[in-house]
Amino acid sequence: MASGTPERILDAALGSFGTKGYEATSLDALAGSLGLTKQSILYWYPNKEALMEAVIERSAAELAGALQAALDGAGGGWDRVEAVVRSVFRLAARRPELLGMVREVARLGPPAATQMTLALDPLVQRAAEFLQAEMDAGSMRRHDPRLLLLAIYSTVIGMVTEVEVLRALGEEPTARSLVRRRSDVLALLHSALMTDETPRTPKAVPSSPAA
Amino acid sequence: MASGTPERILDAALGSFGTKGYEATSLDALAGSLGLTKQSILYWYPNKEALMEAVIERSAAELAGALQAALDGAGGGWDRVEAVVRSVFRLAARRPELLGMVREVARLGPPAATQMTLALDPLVQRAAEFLQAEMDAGSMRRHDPRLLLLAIYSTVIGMVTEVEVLRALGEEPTARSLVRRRSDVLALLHSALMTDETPRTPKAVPSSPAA
DNA sequence: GGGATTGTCTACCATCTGGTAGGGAAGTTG
DNA sequence: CAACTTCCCTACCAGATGGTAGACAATCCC
Repeated sequence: MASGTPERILDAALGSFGTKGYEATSLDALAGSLGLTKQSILYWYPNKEALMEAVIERSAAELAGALQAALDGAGGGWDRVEAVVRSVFRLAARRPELLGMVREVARLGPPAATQMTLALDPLVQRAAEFLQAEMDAGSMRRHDPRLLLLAIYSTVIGMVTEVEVLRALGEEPTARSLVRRRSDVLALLHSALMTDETPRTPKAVPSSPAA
Repeated sequence: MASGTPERILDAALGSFGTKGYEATSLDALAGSLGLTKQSILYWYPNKEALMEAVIERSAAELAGALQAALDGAGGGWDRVEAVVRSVFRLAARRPELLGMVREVARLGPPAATQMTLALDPLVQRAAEFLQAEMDAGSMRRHDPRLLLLAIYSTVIGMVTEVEVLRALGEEPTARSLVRRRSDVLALLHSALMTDETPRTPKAVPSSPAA
């Protein structure tokens, strides 16, 4: 994918913004990594901020796409939560810059955060409604859906992007580790969210990590 | 507290690093906010990096102190977890820059992250041992203690510092909201961590938010 | 009182930043 | 062929950044 120059620029910018951060990314360095000069970037995107907007737009779209795809193939209840979590971990393995970008945008605040918020709002709304419905049905413990969503977001994103904290805990961020973290977070979320009389859960409930 | 010039500089730097970020903080702006010139900062701290190190050292010490104080007055089992969570939320209310600083350092990676890791390592080790002991005693569900610690860290820090995500979810980051988030996270953690035959928990278990 | 130390300042500087102006090679179109 | 568009480049620029050199006032010490 991404053969044209503007797409290549977008790719590189996403990578650098999502890993090093927005301020720490200079147009010169970005252009250098592409074998271009800064002026070529500015030909396609009038200024750095506009480039950032384009990166956010594409990131939000890709993110929404991945989550949507996960939801399309998922059932109801816990299965739906699990599908979303798994898709995020899949992104962490294959497109880590994308999740780094989410963190970076959240850190920068408006206007970047506002833009991404708007792009992801439909998904957020549907998620809140889903949680509310599950609680009403008695299969999930009662919480404020929005706060619950924040907690799930924090936990999952943290488990996936907090590389330095992971290191501080004496665990190296390898692919194997990612799998273990996925098992762990699924088990944790299941205990945290679901009531005992959970009705439908065909798949085996992950209870404790393998190793 | 903090009457001398170097302490005032440290305070201001902590505030700015913790809220705006390291790269986004210029020595000129920092000095201006103190009624000084940049050269006076460089008189006390030979360069920006050294200032950062000093800020990290003080932050880590204060953080460790707050957590230690919370642990000293706490009992065992769930009470201990609750005491730590409450102390973090207290910090979020009174010294938000401190938690912002933790996030910033984790974001920047080495060498900043390494420094803070070293300073907080004793607490981390004790926390992991505590979790392990609780699991062995059967009062907490079995998990990898380190991954569990990462999950708790992510959830709590996220609930407390993810202001933009909170806004995206339609909740304004007020003091009232902070209290609700605390209730919520305590309830969530309790369901996630504790087994049913939890032995000792004198205080009422927080089950669902008030409002 | 006189010298040394402390702490702040003015004056600079090299480098990097995002951004502008405009040239020129290649292809496209009449 | 000639005009035009597309796309990347060289050459700059103004402002900000971290950092250095050194003057100057106050204070301390003898």
